[in-house]
Amino acid sequence: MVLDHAMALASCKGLQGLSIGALASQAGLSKSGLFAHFGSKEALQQAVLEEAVEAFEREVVAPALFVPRGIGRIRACFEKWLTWTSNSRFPGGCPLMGATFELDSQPGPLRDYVAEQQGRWLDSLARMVRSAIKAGELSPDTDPRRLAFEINGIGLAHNFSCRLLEDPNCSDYAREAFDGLMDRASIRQS
Amino acid sequence: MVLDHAMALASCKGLQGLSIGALASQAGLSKSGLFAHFGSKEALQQAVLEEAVEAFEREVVAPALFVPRGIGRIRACFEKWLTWTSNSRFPGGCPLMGATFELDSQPGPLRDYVAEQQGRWLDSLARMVRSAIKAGELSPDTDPRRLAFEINGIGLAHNFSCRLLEDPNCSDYAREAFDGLMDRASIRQS
DNA sequence: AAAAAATACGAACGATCGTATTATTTCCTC
DNA sequence: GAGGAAATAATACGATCGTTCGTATTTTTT
Repeated sequence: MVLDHAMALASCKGLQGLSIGALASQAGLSKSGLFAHFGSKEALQQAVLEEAVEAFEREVVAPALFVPRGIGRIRACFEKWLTWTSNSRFPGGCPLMGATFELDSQPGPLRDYVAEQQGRWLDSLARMVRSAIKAGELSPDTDPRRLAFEINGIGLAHNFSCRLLEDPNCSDYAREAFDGLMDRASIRQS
Repeated sequence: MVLDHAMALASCKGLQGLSIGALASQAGLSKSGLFAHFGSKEALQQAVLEEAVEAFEREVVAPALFVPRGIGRIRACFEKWLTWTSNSRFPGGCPLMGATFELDSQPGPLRDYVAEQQGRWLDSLARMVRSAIKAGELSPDTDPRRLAFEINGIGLAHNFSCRLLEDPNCSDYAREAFDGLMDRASIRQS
């Protein structure tokens, strides 16, 4: 319950703007009472990140694994990601996205953790691509890591246009870009 | 000179982490002496953003306009962007990129300014695409705004993999993705 | 029922935050 | 060189920061 408030606050103000006092009053606790749960601000931030990673895997990655391997699975994951970004229960957007650009130049265990998890995210995408190649839907000379890089880029652009510019077309753009990518990497039936 | 220090600091710690005291000591000024230059923290942040926008236009957008219209111009801009991201004089990466994800959920004049400038950046890309269509190098049924969206995505993915993951392949991935995009939107010579 | 652990509290700490006021210095112009 | 404007410094303010402490209350274990 406390973590939910913390994620919402971090989602808006960033991990740095997530202050103990503000969180405490928002959660209906005293500052010291809340602080005792974590022991340090960094531990609180870490807890927020871990919870966000868990939610992301549960709501974006895991559902896609129920879809049969192939382009369909990748698309399912991508679609989940789009709704995760735009209709997220986090008022300020995905906390991991914010943390990525907030921490990318601030060495420390938090940055290391985010980097590790984002690496795993790209690995998940690459794995889905690889299985789509095995399934014969994508061309065998597709580089899975490169395709994962590109899918990630579309998602980032979607977040960018959705969150900052509030462009109503951004979901359509993202889907068209994704389709173009898949089309290009597909087995040519000529 | 003060602004250079400010941009470097904001680049690392974010606009929120850009504190007057830290900036003053880094610039060799007293806190109050530095403060007098701007009058408020928000004005300082705004000044940093404006300076960053100006530098970006000067170093990324403007040079591309010397290249003849067409795919070459788009590629030139894209290449400048890649080096801007990876070899930037900003120790913590492009301040605008950081500000984009830091401010996207924090209403106020700063957010408005960043949104406006990022909109202009996408417009610049779309304009280059449009002129490449006119030049007969890109297919006339290309949607310039969608292509700009996709190019932006590749740049974001590059920043992501370069800054956070420190992936040495990220520039290659970005270039291959860009080439694929252009290839797909090109006039087919069949 | 007694002991132990967990949880929350209020108060206070030193530090730093952004900001305001008041002095001092620097520098250019007449 | 004197006068004045601009720039920097000194000092201080209230607020908030993360953190610690001692303690009271509740829960769990023994």
